[in-house]
Formats: sequence, structure tokens, C-alpha cells
Amino acid sequence: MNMESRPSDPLKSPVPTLMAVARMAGVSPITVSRVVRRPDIVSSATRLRVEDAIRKLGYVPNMVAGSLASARTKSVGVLVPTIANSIFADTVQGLSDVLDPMGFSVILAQSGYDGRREDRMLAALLSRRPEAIIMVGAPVTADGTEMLRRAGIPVVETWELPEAPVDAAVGFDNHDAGVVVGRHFAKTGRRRLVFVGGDDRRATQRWHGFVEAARGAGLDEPRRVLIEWQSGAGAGAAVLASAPDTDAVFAANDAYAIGLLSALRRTNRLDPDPAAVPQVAVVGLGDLEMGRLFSPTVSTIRIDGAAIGRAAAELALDPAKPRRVDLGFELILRESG
Amino acid sequence: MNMESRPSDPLKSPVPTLMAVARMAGVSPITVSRVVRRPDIVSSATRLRVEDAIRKLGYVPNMVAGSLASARTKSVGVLVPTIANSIFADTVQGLSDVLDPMGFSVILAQSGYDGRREDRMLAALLSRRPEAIIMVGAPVTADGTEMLRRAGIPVVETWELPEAPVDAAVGFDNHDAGVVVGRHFAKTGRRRLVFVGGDDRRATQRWHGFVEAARGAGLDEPRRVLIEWQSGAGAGAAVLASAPDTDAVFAANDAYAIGLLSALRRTNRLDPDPAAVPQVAVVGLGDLEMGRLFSPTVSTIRIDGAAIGRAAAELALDPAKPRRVDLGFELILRESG
DNA sequence: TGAAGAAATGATAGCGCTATCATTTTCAAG
DNA sequence: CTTGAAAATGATAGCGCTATCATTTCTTCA
Repeated sequence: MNMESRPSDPLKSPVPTLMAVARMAGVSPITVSRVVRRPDIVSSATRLRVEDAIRKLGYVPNMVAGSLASARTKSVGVLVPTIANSIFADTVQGLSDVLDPMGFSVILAQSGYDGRREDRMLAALLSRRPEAIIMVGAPVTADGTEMLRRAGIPVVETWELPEAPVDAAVGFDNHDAGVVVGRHFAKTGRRRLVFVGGDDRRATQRWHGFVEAARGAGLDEPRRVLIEWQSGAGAGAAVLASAPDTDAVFAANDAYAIGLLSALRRTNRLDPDPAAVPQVAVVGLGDLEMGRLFSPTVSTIRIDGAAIGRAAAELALDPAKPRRVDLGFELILRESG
Repeated sequence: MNMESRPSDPLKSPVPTLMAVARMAGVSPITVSRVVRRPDIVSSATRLRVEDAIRKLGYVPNMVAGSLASARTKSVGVLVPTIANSIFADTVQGLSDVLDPMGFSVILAQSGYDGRREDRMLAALLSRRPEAIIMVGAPVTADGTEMLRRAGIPVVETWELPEAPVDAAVGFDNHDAGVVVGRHFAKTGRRRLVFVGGDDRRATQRWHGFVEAARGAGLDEPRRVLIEWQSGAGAGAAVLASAPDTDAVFAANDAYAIGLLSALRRTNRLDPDPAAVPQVAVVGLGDLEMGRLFSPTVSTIRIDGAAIGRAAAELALDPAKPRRVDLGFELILRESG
């Protein structure tokens, strides 16, 4: 690496190579390589000598070179829409929890819910030759799909279960989640349903299920409120503005649900007794801890994001595992609806 | 890449190389390389021919090989304690926002607040020869510090401002944050102060500042409640259990603050009127959106995690930039204290 | 038109490591 | 002591690309 030699010695120690270690230990380069990767097949005498040299020189293996030579990068590309205050952070955590102990690194990219950017990020990820790609959702564009197919590596789509995934998928049935919430609202006597969320495919699937259930129960046609900024307060304001007469709202995530409840409180539409039947029923998605702490406690579609991440990591590293895992969801009824 | 050839053609197309493109386009390999990296210095006739071949073959450059040859990986190692429901997700977001457009990838690792794991992750990161390391906090161990120093690349520590950073630091004065909250409690007549949080260095610095301010104001000696699991509910329960008589709590993050407020509500120690002077004053840290939505609204030390990330990315890529950036913090007083 | 420089292209030589054999050493068993 | 197989080590070649310098082709203008 030819960096400006920032800290430490201005000129000395141009980062030691395996060759340097070999010379110092008086062995061949390949032996050093073995000490690093398969210490068990090296005699303890030479191993000790080599380890000593490694320590003295502060040798850090160059995995870039190693990867090129072995055609194994020990890395996994991970693509999420966004990582900031999102339910996907748990999934990334779950991923790392499985990958780290196996020596795999996570290369993280964000698509920002933008198809073009997703393709760019996918190309960037693939150019680093990860041994698998794990993404939230399925690729949005045909180009993206094609790139992934050609890459010839395991690809795991998460948080949804497409009919025909590129390779594998771990998630739950978003359409079904919409149905379950819609039916629940119908059963509890709600009539003017609203759906708040983004317009990505997962949200749209939930929306379709939601509408279907409402129609099936003979309710008014539900309305859909689109959110631009990822903000709970924004979601709350948007619903109040465009559907002030609603009596039941399915929010795409708990943050939106909480934002809405907070907005309802500010406009005095929240019963002071959190246990009372709410004027407006609200169900979120994700089961944020915050939802349990809020008053009223937030009803939600519970999804285990970390479990999705763990399962995805396992499918990614083992092509023999089933290619489609439905982790399901659960409607958790609390005070908000 | 010798993958099992998962999807697509079972045997064909063993991932095209630059050489294959060169042959197809009837040019030398180096010309293909130029078309990919510096299209401007190739005549448009050949460029078109090469781009055509690239498209036809579905060529994706192998950056592993490119990195080895050029000694530039276009990647940055990022080490955070944890990414799941944490204030650091914003920082990672800010980082990516600057790095992505410049073509840099983020290699993400989590230390789990564990020094040994931090060192392992640091070694793993460095072996991929990132062009810089950005981490939350300073390295915990001397070994880690030494590794970073030897790597000879920019290293940016964030969320704190150590006296002598390995290279650079972007953050704020944690000690000072503790002082500010302590003084605020003293000024508003609180006497039995409590600090809830982890025992990492940043939390400890805040604690020291907090104690100092309390002593300076002649208050009771503050108590410190340690949190094991990263859970707001847990933090709330812990405070109520070990310091039931407290009248002012500084929580290490807003999630803990909300957990505590929620616990206070359940034990009827929360005034129904959120605007009333609270029995127990609570100040968090981080300014989560949720804190503004909660009732009572949560007072907090506001820190712009995304700005920290953006600034860190800039220092990481430009060694000419100042090596120490104090982004400060702000005490935001709301209903909770 | 031709000289001189600029623009475009190419030949050569690695980057630092590992796969794949080949070779040497060790050691148990006859 | 051999001998043969296992254990340990090494020599060679090459992964797919780019840095560097050399060469060829195109411009420009006297």
C-alpha cells in the first residue's frame, strides 16, 4: 500500500510481506502461508519460528493477494435500502453474528430505495467478488437480476418471498401480513382503513393484502398514504392531513405507528386511558422495543429481523440448505389497536 | 471464482476476464482497463468497441485483482460496537453517504463492546487493506492501537475526542456532556442523581463529568447503574430497582431514557400532565426522533450522528484535513427534565 | 509536406499470495 | 538397518489486473 505513510515511521517499514517473514524465519514463503492458514500441518518447531517472525515484523496477511490467488474472498456483499434508524439494522446484526465467527467480512451498501442506485451498488459489490450477496428485497430492475444471475454465487433475498427468487429467499409473506391486519380491523368493527408507508414492493404487497381483506369484509375502500421522508412525525402528520376521518391505520413500521399515535395525542384524539378502545386503531410492523414502551403500547406485526439475518447468512454460505425459508410473522395486539 | 456455478449456465461462462473482453474487441488488455477506469483517454471508436464487448460478455471488473495491482482497494474499514437499534447506525449512514459517491466501499465490523473481539476485527479489517479505518471510539487495547499505527493508513476515531488519537478524531467532549447535564440538574434543584449506561470509555467519561458537576454543586454523590443488555426496558427496571429514591437521571442514550420514563409511568411516578415538573427528571443522549414523540417529550444531549459520519469520512480520505474535529453537542430541554 | 508534439495504444513486468505438484525428512514396522 | 508411507517443506506457475515505459498514430502548423 503506498499511502502517505500517515502515522508511525515516515519511511521505514513499507508493510512487511509474507516474503519478508519467510526470509526472517528462514523458510519458504509457502510455509509462512501455511502457518497463517493451516498451522496444524506445520511442525511446531518451524511454526514457532515463523510465528516469532510474524510478531516481530508485525506482519498482517494481505488478503487481497490471498483472495486473488485462491479465488476466495471470504466476504459477503450486503445491500439494504438504508441502515439508519431502520428495522434492517437488526438484520445486518444477525448476519454479522453468523458471518464474523466464520471469518467472513460484510461489505455493506445502501440503495436508498432507488433502483438505479441499487444496480450501481450491486455492480460495485460484485466487482469485489463476494462469495454471496444478501439483500433486503429482490432486485428491483431486470439488469440487477441479470447481474446477480451471471455472478454465479448464492444470492439471498430477505424480508420477502418472491415467487421466483434469483437463488434463495428468507422472509415472510408481506401480502399475508396486510390481509391479517385488514381482517383484524374488520373484525373489530373498523370501517375507514388507511395504509401508511413507502411505495417499495414490500409495502405494496402489504397494501394489496390489506385492500383485499377490506373488500372481502365489505369495508370502505382503504386509502394509501405515501411517505417521503423516513420520519415518524412526518407519517403522523401525513395521515392526519389526508385522512382525518380514518378509524384504523396500518403503518409500514413501528416508527410510523408511533409518529401517528403521537400526532393523535397532540390533536386530542387519544383517550387519556391507554387501555380504552382507541378512536383510531393503529397497527405497526417490526415490533420495535419502543412500541412496547410507548403509551398506548403499540400493536404490531412482529418480525424477527435478526433471525432473518442469521438464516440468510446460513443459506448464503451453504447452497445445500433449502432455498426458501418462511420465518412468518405474528400479529401482536396491544393497546393501540 | 470457483463457485458451484449456482444459478445460470452450469458450465459455460466461467466469469469473463478483462482478457476475454480484449480479445473480443481486438485490443490489448490494458486498453480495456482504460475503458473501464479512464474512458476519456481512449478514442471513441475503440471505446465503443470495447464497451460493446463488455456488455456482450457481461464483464464485471475484478476489483480484487485491480486492487492488488494498483495497491488501492477503494474501501474503508468501519468498526462499530453494534449496529442494531443503536445511535451508531446514523453514523454509518453518514459515512456511506460520503463514501459511496466516491466509489469507496464500506467493510463493516462489530466489536460488541469487547476489546478482544475489537482486536480480531481490526486485524481482519486491516488484512483487507482498506485505505482508511473509521471506528466508534478509540481502540481499547494497546495491541489494537499498535496495529492501527503500523498500518500506515488514516484512522479516524469518532464519538469521542481522545487526547492523543492514533491519527484523527471526530466527536464531542463526553466528559463535558456529563458536566452540562449534572449542572442542569443542580440548577433545577435535583439532589439525588443517577447515571445509567454501559461501562465503555465514552460512558465513563460522561459519568466522570456528571460526578464532578454534582460535587461542585454540593449534591449527594451520584450513583451509577450499569446496563448489561442493550434494552430500554432493562435500563428502566435497573434504575427503579437500584435507586428508587432518585430524582434525576442521566441516561446514556434516549432508548434508556424512554425505558425509564415508561417504567416510571407503570409505577405511577409520572405526572399525567406531561408539562408538569416531573418527580424524576430524565435526560437522555442522542436525540432520537422517538424522544420527540414520546410523552413526556424527552430532554436530551443532542448529537448529530450522521454529521459525525460524514466528517469522519472526509478526514479519512483527506489527510490534509484537520485531525481533530469537535462537532459539539447541545442540551435540549423538553418535558422530561 | 514534414517535423514535432500530442494522443492513442501496446509490451513487459510485476502486485502478494496460494494451488499443485515434487521433493525431502521423519519414523514406525519388519 | 532398510523400507515404505506419512509428514513436512519447497519450487514453480499463475490468479486478473495495472504501472511504467515504449511505440505507433494522429494533429498541427511552419
